Amino acid sequence: MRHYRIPDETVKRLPVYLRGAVLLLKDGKKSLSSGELAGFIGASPAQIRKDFSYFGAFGTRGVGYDTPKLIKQISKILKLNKRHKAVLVGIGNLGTAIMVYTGFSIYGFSIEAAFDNDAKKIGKKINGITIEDIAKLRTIRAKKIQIAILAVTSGQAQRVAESLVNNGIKGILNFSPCRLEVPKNIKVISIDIALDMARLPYYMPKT
Amino acid sequence: MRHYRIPDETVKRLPVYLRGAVLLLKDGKKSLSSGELAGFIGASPAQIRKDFSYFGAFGTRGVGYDTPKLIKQISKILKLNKRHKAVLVGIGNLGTAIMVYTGFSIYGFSIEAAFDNDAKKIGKKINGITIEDIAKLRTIRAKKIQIAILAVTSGQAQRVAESLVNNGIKGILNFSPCRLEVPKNIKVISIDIALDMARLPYYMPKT
DNA sequence: AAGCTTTTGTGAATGAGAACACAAGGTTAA
DNA sequence: TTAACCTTGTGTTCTCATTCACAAAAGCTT
Ligand SMILES: NC(=O)c1ccc[n+]([C@@H]2O[C@H](COP(=O)([O-])OP(=O)(O)OC[C@H]3O[C@@H](n4cnc5c(N)ncnc54)[C@H](O)[C@@H]3O)[C@@H](O)[C@H]2O)c1
Ligand SMILES: NC(=O)c1ccc[n+]([C@@H]2O[C@H](COP(=O)([O-])OP(=O)(O)OC[C@H]3O[C@@H](n4cnc5c(N)ncnc54)[C@H](O)[C@@H]3O)[C@@H](O)[C@H]2O)c1
Repeated sequence: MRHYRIPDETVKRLPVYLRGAVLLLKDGKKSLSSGELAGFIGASPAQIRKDFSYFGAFGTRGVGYDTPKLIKQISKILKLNKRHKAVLVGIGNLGTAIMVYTGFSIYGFSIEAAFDNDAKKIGKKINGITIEDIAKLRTIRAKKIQIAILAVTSGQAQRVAESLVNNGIKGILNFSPCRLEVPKNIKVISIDIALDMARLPYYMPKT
Repeated sequence: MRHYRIPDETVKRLPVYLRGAVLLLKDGKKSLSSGELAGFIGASPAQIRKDFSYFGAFGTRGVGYDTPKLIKQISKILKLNKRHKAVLVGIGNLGTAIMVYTGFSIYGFSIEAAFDNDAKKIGKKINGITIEDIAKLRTIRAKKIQIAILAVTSGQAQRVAESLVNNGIKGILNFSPCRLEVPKNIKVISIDIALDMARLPYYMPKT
């Protein structure tokens, strides 16, 4: 617990550990060793312990980790210990799928607002949320929403991202296959599905 | 051109370079320097040249790269120089979005078959493809499909993955938040949207 | 309470990837 | 042809991440 820089790679793994711990707790495991967790998620025990060590020592030697306590610790590190409101922009094919997806809630995310610019979509209600006109985006500030999921057409992504930032958004999950230019205190995480898929043939055997 | 192991990180970047080159060619750039490409996609020129160097020398000193030739070269390395047929399994919310998504085609992928196990969905036609009963999955072998996109419920992902492998699939793009156990000659690339999103709060400023 | 067992936490060693820096090779112009 | 000028390709260096390996700490047993 006297390290300075925390590797990005470590931060990427923490959510994996968190989900593993949550699932194992649900399975009745009140206590957990680095070896058990490693086996469950497919990692090495040393890696797990090293990653944790950047943030302090929260296990018990000879025993392992208290599962609920571990979950709390990782959640706290990732700032997932309180719920996060998110806004979804672009309620097209992908946006609609995301809107009804329940998998975000285990990390404490909830979609609290949805926007589009298509008149045919505005006013429609999906999963309890009414789709609003993008022109009214500024209302997200009053709702204290700081996270956005961006699923608009690629060509619109940059300008919408800028609007989002201007309205108080601090983090963006971007699905468009393009680079977003944002102030450097804003975090963008991009998921580019086709890009990932493009690697598949490289690894596939000849025949 | 006498390197042995090619870093995975390099393979991850190649599709980015490829798309960059394609877009710049469309923009009229018949020739390209590593610096120009780097600026366009947000990378370093040295990184780009080093990555290319693993596969040989296909630029011209003092000039740069011939864009169409570069595109051909990268495509060939990634085995994207011929079209790849893909099967989509699980035509739920996400599966439907993927089915109508056009972004795969620039890399040469086309979805040629779709399967579900929900009687209400079987027989429906989306984007020219009829959704078939998962029980008929074996037909993909005759169609020589080797790539699968897996968008079924998490609990079903493992068993469906096994079926896919048993029917000749060599590469799987998996959207379920779970680890798939497959023979090691089968390549799985997983996209876990909630997991990526879970990192966002960590990087967001306090206030 | 002493010894045995287990598993953590972490320095040290190893390994891998990114950045640097420049010679090699090619173009252009005169 | 020669000189000035670019940009590639790559050996070297440096930085960062993973793995190793073990002392330290806790529980359990007798
Ligand atoms: N569908 C997929 O499976 C998939 C996969 C990977 C990436 N993507 C990417 O995700 C994005 C969305 O894909 P999609 O398939 O849902 O496209 P889509 O065309 O179905 O949806 C885009 C939505 O954004 C809305 N929109 C456009 N401009 C807007 C603006 N300025 N303000 C507010 N709303 C706006 C449109 O009205 C539409 O509802 C695209 O960038 C696409 O490349 C999609
Ligand atoms: N919707 C999203 O935005 C989203 C985001 C991230 C991850 N995911 C993941 O993607 C997967 C699909 O998500 P979804 O939202 O589309 O779920 P969904 O329930 O809408 O769709 C699942 C589909 O799979 C089909 N299916 C189930 N078992 C099957 C089987 N054995 N054989 C064939 N088909 C089968 C179902 O009939 C259904 O049509 C899930 O694992 C989910 O966790 C979804």
